[in-house]
Amino acid sequence: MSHEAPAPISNFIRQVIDADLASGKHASIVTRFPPEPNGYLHVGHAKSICLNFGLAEDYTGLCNLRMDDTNPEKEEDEYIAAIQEDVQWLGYQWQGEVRYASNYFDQLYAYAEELIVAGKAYVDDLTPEEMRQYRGNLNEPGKESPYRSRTPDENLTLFRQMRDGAFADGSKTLRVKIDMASGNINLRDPVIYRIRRATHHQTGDKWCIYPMYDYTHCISDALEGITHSLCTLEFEDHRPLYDWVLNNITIPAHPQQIEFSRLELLSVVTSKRKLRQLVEEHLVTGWDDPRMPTISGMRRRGYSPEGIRLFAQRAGVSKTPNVVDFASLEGAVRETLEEASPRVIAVLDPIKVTLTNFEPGVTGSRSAPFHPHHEEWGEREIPLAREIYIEREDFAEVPPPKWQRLTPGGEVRLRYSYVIKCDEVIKDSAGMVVELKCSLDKDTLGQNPVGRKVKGVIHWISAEHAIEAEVRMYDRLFTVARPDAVRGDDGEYVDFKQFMNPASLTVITGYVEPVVRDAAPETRYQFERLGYFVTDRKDHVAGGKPVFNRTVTLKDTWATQGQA
RNA sequence: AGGGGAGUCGCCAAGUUGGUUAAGGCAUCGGAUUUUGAUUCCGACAUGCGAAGGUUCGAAUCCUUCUUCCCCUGCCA
Repeated sequence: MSHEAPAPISNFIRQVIDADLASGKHASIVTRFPPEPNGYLHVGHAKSICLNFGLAEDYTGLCNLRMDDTNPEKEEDEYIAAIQEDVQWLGYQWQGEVRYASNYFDQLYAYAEELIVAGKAYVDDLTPEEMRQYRGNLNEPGKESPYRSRTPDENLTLFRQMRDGAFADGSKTLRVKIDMASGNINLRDPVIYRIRRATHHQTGDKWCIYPMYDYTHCISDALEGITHSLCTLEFEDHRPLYDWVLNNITIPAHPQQIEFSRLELLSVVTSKRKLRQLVEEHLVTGWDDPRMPTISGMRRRGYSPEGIRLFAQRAGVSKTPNVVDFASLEGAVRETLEEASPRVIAVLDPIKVTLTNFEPGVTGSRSAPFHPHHEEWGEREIPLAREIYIEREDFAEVPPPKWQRLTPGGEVRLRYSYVIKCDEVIKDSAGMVVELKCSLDKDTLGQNPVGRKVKGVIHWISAEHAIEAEVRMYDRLFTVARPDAVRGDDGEYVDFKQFMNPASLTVITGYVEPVVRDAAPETRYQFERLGYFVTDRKDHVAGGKPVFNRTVTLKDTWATQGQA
C-alpha cells in the first residue's frame, strides 16, 4: 500500500494524534473501519475508509476492519463479502483477519456480569412503551424504573436466565445504572442487552441475547487496542457513554473517540434506507448500478480508486457540514483518468460522411498515439475510407458564433487525418441530415494547409473498419441538489423518488475502433473529445460486442459556456 | 430541565500559545500553447473571518452579549 502522498493537510484529528505521539501517550496508532454489514458501502463510507486507513498509512500505524454485527436481524453475509471487496478495491488492506464485534460476545457478556456484580447494571422488566415513558423527553427528566433497585444477586440470576433463554423476546433488558435525570438522554440508564431469538450470521443460535451498539463498540475498540476511534458527529452525545463503560469495567485500554462531520454529496442520496429502496423497487438495477453512489456502483461506472481517494482527501476532515458538490468527485476522477487512460476514437451519434475524392491506396492514414504524453504506450493505425462517421453534434447547418466545427461549405480537420470541406448536405424527407459529401485536401496530412487556418478538429471513424458497441450513457440519478430535503407546500418532505432523472441512463449503439474488442472487463479508455468510458464489469466479454459505460465526460468549456 | 456541536470566498478547508499583505483545493473568469473547445501553463478571485461591543501598539485568534444552523427522546448502528 503505497499511494502518491502529497503533503498531508492539517486537520484536528491529526493534531490530536500528533500530540498523543509527542507526549508518549501512544507509540503508534491503531484505527478501525467499523461498518454494520446491513447494506453496501457508499461514498460517505469511502471518506471514512480513506480517513482511517489513510491515517494508519501516514503514521505507519495499523487499521482494522471490523463488522459491527450486534443486530442479527438486519445483517447478511452478502454485505460482509461486498464490504471487504470494496475496501480492497479502494486500495487498502486491514491488519490481520477481518474482525467481528460478535467475536467478542463472550467477553462482552463477562463484562456485563462484572457491571451487575458491581451494582452498576440491572435487569429491567419495563415494556418498550413503559421504558419510553420513564425515559422522559428533551425537556423533562426521566424517572427511575421500579426494577432499578434489584440486588446484584437477583440481577445476576435474572441475567443468566436471560442468556439461557428463560424469557420471551423483548420481555427483559439489561440496563446500565447511570442517571435518569441527565440532560444527555443516552445516559438515562441505556439498555445494553436485549433478548432476541434470531440466528446470527456468525454465532448461529448460540445466543438469544445481543449487546447494543454503545456497549459493544467501546469494548471492541479497547479489546483491539484501537488508539483513536473515529466516528461521525451524531455520536458526540454517545461519547460520555463510551467513556462511562470503559471507566466502569476492568479493561486496560481506553481509546479516544473523536467525531468528524459526515460527508454529503449534492445531487445524490446516501442513506442506506433510501439506497435500499432504489434497489428493492427496481428503480436501479442493483447496488452496483453505475448510477448509485455506492462504492461498487462507482466502480462499475468506471471511477478509479485513485480518484475517489483524491476526492476524499480534497473534501477534508472537520466538524463543519461537509457538503460537497458532485462536480468535485467527477473532477477528481477525471484528473486521475486523464493521466491513466489510453485514447481511442468512438463515434456515438453518427452522421455518414462520404469523402468524394478519396482514393484507395493514395489518400492514406496516419497512426495515432494512445496517449499524448505517453509515447511508450505506442500507437495504432487509424484507417481512412471513403465512408466515415462523424459526430452529429460536430456539424451545424447554421453555426452559432465561435463555432469551430463543420458547416456547409466550411472546413474542419479530421483528427489524425486530412482537412475536409463540406460540399453538400443531404437530408431525408423529414429534413434530417443523413449524409454529408465532403472533399479532402490532399496536402494537409500531417501538415497545415497553406494560406488559411483551420481551427476545428473533430473525431471520426471509418465506417467499414469500425465495430459496434453498446454504450450506456449515464447521467445524474437526481435532478435536484438535495433530493431528500425538498419540502412541499404542506411543509412535508417530498418523496425523493419524485426527483429521479428520467434521462439518467441512455443506451445507444456506437462505433468504436476495433482495438477495444479484446479489452478485459473494467478497462478504461478516453474516447477522444467525448469522455472516459469503461468496459462493463459484468456485461462486457472480451472478444464479443463491447459494452461500455460512460464514466464521466471531458470538461467541456464550449458546452458549459452556454453556447450551442 | 435540557444536553451536545458548528458558523473563515459560490463549495470544501488551513489558520487557534494574539504579530508582516487571511494558506491551499474545487468551481468560476481572463490569457498562452494545443491536430482532443481536453491536457498543460500563466493570471484574476475574502480591507474580510455569523453580528455587535470590548481588551490591546496589534484580534479570525482573548473577553462579553447577541444570532443562525445541525444532532439527541430505538430493546438500530
